[in-house]
Amino acid sequence: MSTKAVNQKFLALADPARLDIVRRLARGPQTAGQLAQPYSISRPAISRHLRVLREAGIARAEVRGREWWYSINTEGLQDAGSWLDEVQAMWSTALQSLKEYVEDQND
Amino acid sequence: MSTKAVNQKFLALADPARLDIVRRLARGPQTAGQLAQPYSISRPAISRHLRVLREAGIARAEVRGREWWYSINTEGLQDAGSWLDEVQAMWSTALQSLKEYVEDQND
DNA sequence: CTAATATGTAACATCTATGTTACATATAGT
DNA sequence: ACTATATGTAACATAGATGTTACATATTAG
Repeated sequence: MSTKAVNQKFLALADPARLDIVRRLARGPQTAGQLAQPYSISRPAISRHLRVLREAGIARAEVRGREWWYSINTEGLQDAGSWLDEVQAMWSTALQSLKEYVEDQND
Repeated sequence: MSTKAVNQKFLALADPARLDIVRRLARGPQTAGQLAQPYSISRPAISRHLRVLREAGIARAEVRGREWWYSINTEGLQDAGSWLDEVQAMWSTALQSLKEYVEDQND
């Protein structure tokens, strides 16, 4: 996962409307229309939010007739999760090294 | 974790400079000056990036003399990770329900 | 074939984020 | 005390994100 790609994913999650959409998609696939319904902002605005999620690889769309069925792209979400895990693993290692260093100083 | 707080964390990670800073902080604590060094953008710009990370609860700063030592706030990072995990768990459950439904239809 | 429906895209306005320079503050060195 | 260093903050310019309305496209209904 390139830094740029990870960044794009976090950017996609950095908006309250999109965060909410992802949460709702987690309960199951929905059409663009269903997804747009609960919000006060215009449908085209939601349409673009959906595009951002698609382009970030966090959501997928399957066109069936005139409806676009959206669902979550688990792998895309996992990429963001992996990045976080990696950083935390690095941090644990750094902490461990620091701890050993301090202990050596005290001997 | 409120949606707003989670959003703030993803927003903090939605910038290439900040993403890079977090990655570097994972290797161990550093001062603001050290963190600013590698970048072509001005030091005040980095200073504000650091502030964004602090306010999102992703980094912490400890003032020692005239230096500000930055380090990662693991809990803050974990909040973002937990949100992702939760969404993925919801999605798994939804998939499972769908699968059972389809199987019932085929009996 | 025509009308209605579902949805994306384009063009434009506006709010927000990010970068810059200038300045304030506080600590360390001489 | 006086100067240099480390760093944050304020004010402002500009780039980028987000919202709106108008329009294009494609599919279903009658």
